[in-house]
Amino acid sequence: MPGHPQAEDTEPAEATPLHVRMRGDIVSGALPAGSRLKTQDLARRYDVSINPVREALHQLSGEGFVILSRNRGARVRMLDEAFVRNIFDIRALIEPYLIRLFVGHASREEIARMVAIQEEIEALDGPDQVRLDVLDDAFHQVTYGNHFNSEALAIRERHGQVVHALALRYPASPARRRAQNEEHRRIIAAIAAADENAAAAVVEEHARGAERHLLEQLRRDRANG
Amino acid sequence: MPGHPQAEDTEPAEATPLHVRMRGDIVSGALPAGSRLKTQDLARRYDVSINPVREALHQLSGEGFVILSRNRGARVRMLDEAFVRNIFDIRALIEPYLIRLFVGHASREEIARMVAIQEEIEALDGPDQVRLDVLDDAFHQVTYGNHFNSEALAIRERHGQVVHALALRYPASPARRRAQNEEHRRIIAAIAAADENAAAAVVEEHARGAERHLLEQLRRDRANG
DNA sequence: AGAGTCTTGATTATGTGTAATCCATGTGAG
DNA sequence: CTCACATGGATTACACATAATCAAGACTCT
Repeated sequence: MPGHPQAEDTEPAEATPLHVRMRGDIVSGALPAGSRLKTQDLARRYDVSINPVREALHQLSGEGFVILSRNRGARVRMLDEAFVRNIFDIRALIEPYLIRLFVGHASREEIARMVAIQEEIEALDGPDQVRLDVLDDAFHQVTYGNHFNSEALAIRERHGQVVHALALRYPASPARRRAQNEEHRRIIAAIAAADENAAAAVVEEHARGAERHLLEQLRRDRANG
Repeated sequence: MPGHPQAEDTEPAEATPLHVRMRGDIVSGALPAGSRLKTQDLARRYDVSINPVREALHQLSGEGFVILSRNRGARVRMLDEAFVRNIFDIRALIEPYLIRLFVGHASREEIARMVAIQEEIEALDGPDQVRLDVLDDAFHQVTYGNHFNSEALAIRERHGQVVHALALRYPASPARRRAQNEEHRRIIAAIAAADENAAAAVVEEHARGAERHLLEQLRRDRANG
């Protein structure tokens, strides 16, 4: 008799842990920043019991996405300008650090892969922000993915999710796209030239550029309402 | 009739959340690194039910002190040399960043406070590692405590707990103590001179020195068993 | 009357206990 | 060595008890 169940691809949602789904809803704005998170509402929303909800809330509290106050429940972490500035300040420290290891260790194949990804990015002219994010992730994954410092990678990953969600809400302008492409090209050039300092400088500039863009959009959004 | 209960100071332990107690036991080594964390054992140990234990485990998982694997339970995060190197690499990035804001904003009173704390540190000649840690914390609290970047502060705080626990297990040697004092003096001097770059450099060196010391002790410990 | 304080009730978080199910691992038969 | 099975423990669900918080109304004193 067939022991392996195959009717599961109809419900692959069960595979992703609850706190991951909730985190997605937080960064996507489905659970608005600052809003109250009541266990029973969430239990209904995700069709689970309140026990898993409580555990997910504690997990997200540890990760910093949720603020727990004793006997007063949970609220979604505020994603305001100050928060964006904070995480980009940290990105601007960590990304140059991460790339320094890659420079000098980069193989021909890896550099070729970066070039290929970058060409695909530049070939995209439509407003497919999701595809752009995937490619951008792949690009940086080549440079950071093999770094030994899993702590730093975890921090960058956490912050990256927030940045991703904001990028979805505020797509890059054509001007920003051009700047991004130029920065990517300069990153590749610095790596090919095995110039650590140049690579670190460009990567920092890359992060600062993204920060500037997002802050402008946030401010405009706040001004309009 | 007296409606206000007054027998509460006998049990103030309830005030500290479970995950804080567990975190303390993890960093102090009472719950050894890498060891299995069974919910029922922990429930007995802390005299609570399984639910709070699970919530604490999820919180600590989010903070990175505990590794959860689905249906396989929880283990204490390994505190090996690689981990120490990782977190000190991050400290060496964050601490210079944090202090740069303080330089130039430091008031006379704050500098005087740093000097006073440092004098107290140098007056300590006994092996009172706990007192030393408290004073060292106070010293750096003056410089970092008011920084706007609460994210960076949270990261430093988390890592600081691990460092603290290791420092308890491996007290600073007299040579290291002397180096620490000299570094503190140089930090004060750089701040008094409003020299951002110098302060950042010394702080980074300070972190690297602590890292070197701990790594040596860890290696010696591992060699002996 | 008006300002401040107290009581009360609804809501929700927090903790305990129990049961059912699922999964990973170890064991033993073949 | 391989596979079925047994078992320990995690995971989820549910029911209930306690306790903290908040808001609205009642009450008191000036």
